[in-house]
Amino acid sequence: MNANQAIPALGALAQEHRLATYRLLVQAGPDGLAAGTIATRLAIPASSLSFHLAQLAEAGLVSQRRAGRSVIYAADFAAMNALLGFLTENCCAGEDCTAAAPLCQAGAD
Amino acid sequence: MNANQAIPALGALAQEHRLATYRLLVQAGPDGLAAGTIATRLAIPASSLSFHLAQLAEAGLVSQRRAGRSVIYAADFAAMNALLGFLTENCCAGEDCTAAAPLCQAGAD
DNA sequence: CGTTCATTTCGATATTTATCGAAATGATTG
DNA sequence: CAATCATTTCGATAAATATCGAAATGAACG
Repeated sequence: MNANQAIPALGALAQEHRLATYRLLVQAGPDGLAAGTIATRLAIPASSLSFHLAQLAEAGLVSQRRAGRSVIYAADFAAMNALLGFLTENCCAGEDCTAAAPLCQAGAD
Repeated sequence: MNANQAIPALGALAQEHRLATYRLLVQAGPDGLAAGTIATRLAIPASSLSFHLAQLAEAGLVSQRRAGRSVIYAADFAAMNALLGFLTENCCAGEDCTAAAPLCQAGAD
């Protein structure tokens, strides 16, 4: 993970509908959800959702696969973990700051 | 942490100079860095940096304090951890998905 | 193999965001 | 208390992003 990958990923998540979509997919797990299901649950037009799903996919945060007539989207957990690791990289210059930031050391090394 | 807090935080990080600034501060640790030092290191105009620092602060990702003539900015590690936790909340509906996503379970519960 | 249906693309518009020099601010220091 | 200096605000401009209906796409099903 580098800044050129992290910026689109963060930007993809920094929007109401995309964040809601992503969290829905995180909670859905590897099975994912059909685009239409997401549109219905979030009550947003299909064309708007398609725009947002494309950005999440472009950022590498979600994968897509076809199932029957539907396109199923699923969160890419490896990408999420890479992003979280990137944000905490070299935390406190490698010093111990576990007390102040429990997850801080997770991304170090 | 909720979406209304997470969106500005993610948006704050989704920009080249702000992400670079934030990572600099994560690595600097609790001591933080003066605004001028950051501007010099990143080679961006003071007014531009001020604009970006204001957004990071508004999003709650950094704190500011005065030291002599300088204003010192420091990463807020608690805010970072809250954000990371929010992104992994209710991962896989609580099922075990540790193998696919090491950090996934960290934010559950 | 024509129909159906979920999804995506298009297009036009409105909104938000980034940039940076110049000027203002305001706390500090001698 | 005047001068200095780091930082922020202002203002004007450019660029990127969000919205959503209508039309197009194209895979699937009978």
